[in-house]
This record gives sequence, C-alpha cells and structure tokens, in this order.
Amino acid sequence: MDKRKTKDLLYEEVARIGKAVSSPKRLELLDILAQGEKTVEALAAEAGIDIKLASAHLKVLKAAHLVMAERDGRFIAYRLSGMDVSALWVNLRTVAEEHLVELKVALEGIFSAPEKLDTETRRSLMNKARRGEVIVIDVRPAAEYGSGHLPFARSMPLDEIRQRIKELPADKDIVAYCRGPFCMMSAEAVELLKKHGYRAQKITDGTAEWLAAGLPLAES
Amino acid sequence: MDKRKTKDLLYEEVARIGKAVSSPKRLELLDILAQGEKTVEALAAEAGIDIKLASAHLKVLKAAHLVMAERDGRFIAYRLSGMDVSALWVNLRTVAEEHLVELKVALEGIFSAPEKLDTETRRSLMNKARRGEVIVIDVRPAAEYGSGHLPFARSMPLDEIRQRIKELPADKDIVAYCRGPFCMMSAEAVELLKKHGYRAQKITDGTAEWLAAGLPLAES
DNA sequence: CAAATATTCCAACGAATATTGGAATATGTC
DNA sequence: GACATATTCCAATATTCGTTGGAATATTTG
Repeated sequence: MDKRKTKDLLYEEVARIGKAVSSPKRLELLDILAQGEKTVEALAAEAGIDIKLASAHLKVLKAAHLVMAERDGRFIAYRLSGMDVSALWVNLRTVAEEHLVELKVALEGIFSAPEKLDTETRRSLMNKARRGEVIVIDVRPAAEYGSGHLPFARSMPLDEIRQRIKELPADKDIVAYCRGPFCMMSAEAVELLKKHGYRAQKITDGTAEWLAAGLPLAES
Repeated sequence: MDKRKTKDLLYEEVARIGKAVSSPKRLELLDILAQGEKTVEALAAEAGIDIKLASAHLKVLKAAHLVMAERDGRFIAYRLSGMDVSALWVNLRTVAEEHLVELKVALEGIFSAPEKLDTETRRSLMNKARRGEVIVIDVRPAAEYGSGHLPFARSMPLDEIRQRIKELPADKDIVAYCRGPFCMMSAEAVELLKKHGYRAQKITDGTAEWLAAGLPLAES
C-alpha cells in the first residue's frame, strides 16, 4: 500500500466534486434544482441553454452523484441528491462573495446592502411573519413554493402579482423573496409593489440560504 | 441591463472558485495549508510534486483569492485567506464522502468506522482531555501544532515518538490526531504506540474538522 | 403496433488546462 | 555590487472539456 498513491486517489475523488462545480452552467443548474425537482426541459429553459447541453451537464452532475434522475411520466425529473449539496452551493457562493472582489461589487451594484440577513434577523423576521406584522411573499413559481418555502410565507408568483395584488394588505410591510441572491424575481416584485403604493422590500435569502442558516422550512 | 448576462456573470464568478477546487493537487495544497502557513518548497515536498508545478497551482489558488502569499525572509509563505476556505474544503470532502461510493469504501478500507466523531463526542473528548482522563496527542510537525491545535492536546510529532515515548503515561488512554481524514500520520502513531504496549486509538479529525464542527482551537 | 415527444448518445471541433523544461526575477548574503 | 537561492514567468505539448449538429433510445398516446 503506497501512501502517495492512496492519497492521490482520495484527492482525486474529491476533485470529482470540484470538477462538477467548476462550470457556471452546472452551478446555475444546481441553484435551480435547489428550488425543487425539474425536468430537463424546464432546466434548460431556466438556464437559457440548449436541451442537449443541459442534458450533458446533468450527466456530469449525475456522475458526481450530486443530482438524481427519476422518470415521472413522459418526463425525466432531476433533483438534488441531498441537502448537503445545496449547502455546498451556498458555501461556494459565500466564499466567492467573500473573496472575489469582482463578485462583491457586482452584487452590491445589483442589490443594496441591508437585504442580507444574519441569523438573528432571520428569526426576528420569522416571528414578525407569524404574528402577521409583516407579510412575507414567495414570488417563485407555485411549484417551487410547493416543494418547500419559508415559514409563514404565502405564495404570490411574480407572474400573478398584477392580478392578485389586491390580496395584499396595503397597510402592512411586505417582504419578498425568491430563489436566492442571484435571482432577480423578488427585485421585480418589489418594484411592481412599490409602484402600486405598497411598502415592500426584498431579502436575498432563498430556501437554501434559510436552511444553511439552520432554520426550518415549511412544507405544505 | 440584460438579466441573462448579469446572471451569467455571477455564476461565472462562483465557478472561478469551483475551478480552483477542481484539481486534486490544488485540493491537497489547500488541505496542507489548512495546517498553517508553508513555503512553496515545503508544499511541493508534502504534495510530492515539482516546485514549478506547485507554484503554478498556487498561482491559480491565489487568483481565486483562496490563498495569500507573503514574503517571509528568503522564502515566500502561503496561507489560506480565511477560515471559510478551510470550511469549504471540509464541506467538499464531506459531500464527496457522502455521495461518492468509491470514496466511502476507500475510506472505510483505510480507516475503521468509530474514528469519526459527532459534535457530542467531540465535546466529551475535550472534557476528558481537560480532566486528564485521556491524553490527546498531536502527531503533526511541531510548527503545525504551533499555528493552532485541539484544546488540551500536547505536541508529539510522529518523527519524535520513538524517542519521547516515555513521556506518555502507560495507564491512560491515548488519542492521536493529525491533519484530517486523508492524513495517515495518526494511524502510524497508533501502530507504534500499540507495539509498545500503550492503549492508543486515532480519530480522523484535524483542526479544520474541529473548527467546522463549531468547536474552538487552542493557540499557544 | 405506430406516431409523437422527451431525452440521451455519438461525433467533431475549438478552447482551456496540466505538466514539463528552460529562462528570468527578486531577495538575502557575502 | 556580485553571487546564491527561492520562486515565478514563458513556451510547448498532450489532454480534457464545452458546445453544437445529427442520430438513436425510450416512454406515452392513439
């Protein structure tokens, strides 16, 4: 048993995970899959790439056992193979935000600062939402809300806000969230709400960030 | 401002971190650097590669801002640019162990099961060590012990155990640790100690794993 | 069983990466 | 200031990877 060789083997194995997360497209696919299971078609559409390319990337992710495929009727649905995978994505993104100045300034340009929460603020938000002092809305597609969402949040997909805007109380603060820091749906929702006279703000958290902070999701 | 383009940019940035950790050699360098700062020469020797190659890999890691270089006399010392980097390494390795069957069986072949600790066991070990009920020895080189070690552990480098073995009490349980799950120094140490009649066992934790579990290190 | 559709496989090309050898740079020592 | 040494830069090669086009597979529906 050669010490050097076994070591090489071990690091080689871990590097397979690293290789899987070394492509922007694959990272985006993981980010999307963190919202719940999706078909290849849906993934390709969300990521803005060809179905064949999406399939190829998914194959790589599957080879690294980061995602699982399951046939569901006529379609094949992919999903993350564990919550630790979504934690890894959050961890990677956090390191990137911390250490890559370019990403930091890009994010600060797109979003403003106070939208990032610490664990204490998250708890406080959850309590306020439970007491009804603020309205937390999940602006992702309804299916994603269905596969897990922030506690005490109600589903209000971006596409439907215009029609359903009267459901929201005009005298309460509204907090919108979507898929995470790289998703722009909550920003659009807030813009729309403000235009209609609501007091609205966004947070950068998605379900993955919420989980990574050690807080629970709601299922129904 | 094109939504698609900004998204591509963001994922591209995170992928730079992914690319940095997509090579086995770079992962090994990170693992070594998690033990404290090292010169290029020392890193190359530890990883068993040419100095030029080590320099090239370090350049990639530096470009991703995962490591920092600092001139120290005639040498250039590299170190991790933050504790979150070592946490990322632990996270990657954990996902790999969990999802890559090959790695799991390889590790189970090399190590036996009960050496992996949960947080509760870690705390209990720390308490026993404080009360002197067990002797925890750090078998890494003394310099690595110096840049941070488990609480109540004493330094007993693998090279020196033969000469210094009389320092250890024969009637106490001895627990050895080294750099982490991929390091084999503690296994060698235990073999040596058992041969001399000591009750010794190893744990797979290194300082990075200890930190990732939320437990403190000792400095002096 | 045949048609329709979703997904994957295969082939091929250009781009990016790992590795090695030789030269160049920079720091400390005399 | 010249020399020794550690480290990096540059060039070249083999290999791998991302992407796209066309064909093949598998499942549902009629």
